[in-house]
Amino acid sequence: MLNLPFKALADPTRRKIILLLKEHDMTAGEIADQFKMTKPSISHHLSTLKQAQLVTDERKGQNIYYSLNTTVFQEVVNWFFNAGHVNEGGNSDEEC
Amino acid sequence: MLNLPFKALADPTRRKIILLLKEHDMTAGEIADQFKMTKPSISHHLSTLKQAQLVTDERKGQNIYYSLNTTVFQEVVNWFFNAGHVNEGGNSDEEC
DNA sequence: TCAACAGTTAGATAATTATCTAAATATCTA
DNA sequence: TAGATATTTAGATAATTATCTAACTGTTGA
Repeated sequence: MLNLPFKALADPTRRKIILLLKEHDMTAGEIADQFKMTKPSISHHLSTLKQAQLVTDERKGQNIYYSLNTTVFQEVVNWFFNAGHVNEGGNSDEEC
Repeated sequence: MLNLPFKALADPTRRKIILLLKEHDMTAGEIADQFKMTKPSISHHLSTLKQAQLVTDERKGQNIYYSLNTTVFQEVVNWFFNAGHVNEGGNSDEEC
């Protein structure tokens, strides 16, 4: 279901995090440095994005690296294309 | 700003309304008939979509017809494409 | 002009969310 | 093993949101 991803994208801070992660993977600290918010607040946003499966995380030593999960990201993009003509023809999604 | 559209799309009822309007214009009543919710609740959702400029409304006699505003809808789609490579090359958006 | 119909606005309430500070957990290094 | 660093979890609070019922507004046609 796309409910969690859409809810996650509703917040501007989380959308900016997505944009940052589209550039390259980043640690939680590097991400937090881009905002005026406290680290716990950013951590909470990262947790929301993780629950929505829009990002993944991996610990490397002291740091936790976050990456964009392009699969779910793409599924959201597909919603916009499928919107209105789902179950009507052959599966002409995938790439555009 | 895309904040209102993204917030509007965070609700599943509103996303379903968008899908309905992608098919064809509908009156507020026809839209409400598709849901188990009360008319005032749907009216509130329509108002949110209108504020986000994702839909437009036009009264025709007793009915108010709602239509999808494809311009703003497309701007949201573009966010996903522009995400990560904004201001990097020539304007290679528009169609894909 | 009045009754019926279509839709919105107002006001209330319960649930969710964003943010903060303080405390906890995990890892590294001396 | 203790101290420093990176990050998350807990708990609190204020703001926002979704939904309902009741009341209101606008339009039509008898």
